[in-house]
Amino acid sequence: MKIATWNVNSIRARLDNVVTWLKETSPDVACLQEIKTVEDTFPRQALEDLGYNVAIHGQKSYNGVAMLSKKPFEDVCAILPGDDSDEQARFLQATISTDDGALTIASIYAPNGNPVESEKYPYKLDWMKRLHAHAQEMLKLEECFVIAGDYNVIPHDDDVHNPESWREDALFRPETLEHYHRLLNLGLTDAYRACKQAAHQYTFWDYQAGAWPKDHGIRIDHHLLSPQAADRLKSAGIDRFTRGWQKASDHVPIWIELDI
DNA sequence: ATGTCGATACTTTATCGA
Repeated sequence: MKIATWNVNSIRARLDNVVTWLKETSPDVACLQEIKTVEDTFPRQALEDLGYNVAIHGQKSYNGVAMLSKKPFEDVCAILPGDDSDEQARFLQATISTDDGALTIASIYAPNGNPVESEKYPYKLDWMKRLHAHAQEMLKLEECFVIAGDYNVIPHDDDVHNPESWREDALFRPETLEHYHRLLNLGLTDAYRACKQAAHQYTFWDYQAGAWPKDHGIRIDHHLLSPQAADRLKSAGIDRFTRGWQKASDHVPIWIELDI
């Protein structure tokens, strides 16, 4: 089973690219982030026409996540526990039944957190704490569980062109990495790193300052796997080619294959 | 040194977020 995740930076602006990519790469599940629209204006039909079931946690203008699956969703939850007052659409979790049992997948859009001296940074860290608590609960089930999406975290110096220029950024500062390490320390596996050891493999290049032609990117989109999912991990890859397309998202898809 | 893109609104340019 191939599970991809892609921050599309507006599903309505990106629909042609998303449809082309789905036809070319045919993931079984696609987690989408920054759809930037509500369910009423999400282009559901175009994706259903490609054979996908569609689950949406939308928001006007900002944020918003969705999931596409060739298999039907058994259960869908759009709430990350821990803050009833949080109105930002950044989480969607669904369960799919497979021949090998239940598989639960979350599509996440973690907060960016910049600027760090604003209220956005504590919100980012609190959101990561909530994700940690949720992952801890899910791990008790001892099932296949994948948290895929835009973590807005650069895990390591090898995941950025110039680490020093990012050191104080909300995506890379030590306090952010501490929170990310707490997730890994639960026993979750960074699927891409488990498969590929090459440095400087990126999933995001800023639109500004010639970041793409200079390959000044960062790796911030990840799949974290429960031990049961990690046992089934076969391969991983990054669909870099979509960044060169017309009307490209600033992120590209990243995918894994599980032997399920 | 500079460089972008998408959504929104009392819109056709400014503002916000990334």
